[in-house]
Amino acid sequence: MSTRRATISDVAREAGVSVSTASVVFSGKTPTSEATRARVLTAAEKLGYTGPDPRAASLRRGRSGIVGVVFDQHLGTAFLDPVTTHMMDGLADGVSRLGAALLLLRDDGVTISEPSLHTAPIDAAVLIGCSPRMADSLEIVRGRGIPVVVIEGDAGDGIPRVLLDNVEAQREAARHLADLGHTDVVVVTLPVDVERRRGWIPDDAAVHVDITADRLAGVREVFPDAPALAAAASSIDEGAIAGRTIFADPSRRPTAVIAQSDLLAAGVIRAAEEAGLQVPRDVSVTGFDGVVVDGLAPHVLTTLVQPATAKGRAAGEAVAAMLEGSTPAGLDLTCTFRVGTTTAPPRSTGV
Amino acid sequence: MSTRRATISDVAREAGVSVSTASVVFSGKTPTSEATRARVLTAAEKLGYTGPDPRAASLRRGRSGIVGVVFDQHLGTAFLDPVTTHMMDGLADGVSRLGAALLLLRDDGVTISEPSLHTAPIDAAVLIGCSPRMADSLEIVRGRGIPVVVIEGDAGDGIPRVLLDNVEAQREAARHLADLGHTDVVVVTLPVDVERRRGWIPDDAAVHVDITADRLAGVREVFPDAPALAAAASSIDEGAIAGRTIFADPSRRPTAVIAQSDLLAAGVIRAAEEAGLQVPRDVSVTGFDGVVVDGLAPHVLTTLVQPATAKGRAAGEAVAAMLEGSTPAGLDLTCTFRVGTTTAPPRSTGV
DNA sequence: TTGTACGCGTTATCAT
DNA sequence: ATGATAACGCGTACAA
Repeated sequence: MSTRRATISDVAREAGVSVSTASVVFSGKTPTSEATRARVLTAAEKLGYTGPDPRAASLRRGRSGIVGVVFDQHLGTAFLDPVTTHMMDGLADGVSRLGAALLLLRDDGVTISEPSLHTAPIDAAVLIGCSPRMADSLEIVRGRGIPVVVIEGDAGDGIPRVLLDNVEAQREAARHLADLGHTDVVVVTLPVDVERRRGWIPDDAAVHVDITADRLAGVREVFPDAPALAAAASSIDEGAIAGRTIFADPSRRPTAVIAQSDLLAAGVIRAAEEAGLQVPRDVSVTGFDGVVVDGLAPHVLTTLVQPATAKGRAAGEAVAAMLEGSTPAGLDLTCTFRVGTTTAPPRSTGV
Repeated sequence: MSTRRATISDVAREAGVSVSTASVVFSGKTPTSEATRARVLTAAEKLGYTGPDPRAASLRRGRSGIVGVVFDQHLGTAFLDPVTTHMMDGLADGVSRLGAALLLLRDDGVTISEPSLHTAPIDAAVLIGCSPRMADSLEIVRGRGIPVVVIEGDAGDGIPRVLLDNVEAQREAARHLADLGHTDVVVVTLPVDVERRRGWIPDDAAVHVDITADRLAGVREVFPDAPALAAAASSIDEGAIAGRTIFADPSRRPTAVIAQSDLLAAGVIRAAEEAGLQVPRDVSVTGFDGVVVDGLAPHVLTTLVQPATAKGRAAGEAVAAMLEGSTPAGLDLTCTFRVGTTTAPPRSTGV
């Protein structure tokens, strides 16, 4: 009637073998005779022993088999973006060689609870995002001596990063619009800082989010004076809010809008249609990501298709490599420009 | 130049105190004098000690602070459904009282890798979904003696469950259509088994997925003979595929389609419009979930709004309660029927 | 307030 | 093929 759970030594005693033999039977690391193997298994079943305690095994091995995925925002919010979900998909794939599971962690800087980034039993970490906050997360993880890979963010010396060619890609889209004859272009950007404030970005304002800054820089190489309007998140609703601002004054409407994400672009298109504008006849719109946006039909967005799943997988593989002792270089992934049905020459070209 | 990481006893020695004192300084479980506290912290910093090893602490405490979330499908797929992401959101919230982190686990029955459901260092588990596969997952977790909560699935004796009133809710939608005058109704269902096969469901076929079966039962209480077409997943694309099948033959078109999810409903609407039908004039469509579906505008779906976030939170709180020793009862959540713009009386009523 | 001593459940090493 | 033994790094009665 003892309520204590059976341990491997209980099983060993019951089976009449040594603890090490019992251990070996469960791990399979060393060949055992069929007879003892059966005895151990029988004893285990009798005692209700379901295998080694992962905590003890983890202590002994120095590995937990867990890879932490660190977000800098609310998890629910993060998963609402298809790019993130696809990336998680790839990540799960990439670490599968290790057979590691993914631990969802959020580092918002105020976490008092455990396990936080400070105490989670992780073998490695993947940092996602690009906010200033991430520098702190990086510090914490590095301090613990845990291998880390950064996705789309700035990192120090020798930390593998998975990056996108944001500047070049976005420049290509801008170039496409310029080639079509557009000169009056507005950019709708992703959040510019942790506060995620909406609004026009002053020319002299520093943009603290790498992705946002890079994509904006790409546009400015072609349209140096393009105004930029920051959204509070990457979502259709935010895009619509930005779009309404942009299309509010009929006399000052741009002929094209460059959105920094497909979700934002979809919202901009919605706002344009609300304002009685036709896309692409009255206004061209480009996106970024190349995800499937529900409800965009019949439009096919002109956008930069980013390899979201590959991004996650690359990070996962880099983590796996680090855990196996090698030091993977970072990886630069490239986006593919896709011309859809949402861009056309400006209507007033001949005026 | 020793490469070994410092342990708490190194720190204690350096600080000239005992290990237990050092331990106490880090855990804060017992008051310590300010002086020793400072000495220990200084020593730790000097040695590059960043806090107790979570693996050892976890072994000692018998807790890892990790709650496993078990899916029965590819993680990427799961996260593509807004209901799931919202639920994860609530779950993260619900377990936050424990300060627990969420470990993503997938049990597809063929996992050879570690940590699997068998070996993950989890304090508790949340089982999501309702496939037959889940019974096995349940068995594994229970075998390990780990507290478990099931969301929308069948479970045995004494296992807390978070359920929805699927039958009643879906019946309400069906009743709504009946009241409008519909008699010719088709149901588009969620997957009926692990194989996720598409196609018409024979009357005598057993439906192995609880949600699917329950929602279908709700419809059949009002429309006993309504044909049911199974989709392979809950997505707009799958809904469109089903819709095309349904609307293919103009002479046999139903006047209403009951979809078992909003995503499916959106796809059905798309298919209807492709077929030249107007919603709701030519065909009424209802959904289930009450999530925001991108691209559905200007339609507002007539649907059952389910408390997805609350569902996750309830599960999280149940887990927290179990870990604290109490035995929470299951929770039955109810959906709210919302009349939108996608249902109307059948056009041919007067014929 | 601080220290001593033991145990948490495994697994790796080495010897047999 | 099997067994004895020593870590793994920490938390916590209990004593002082």
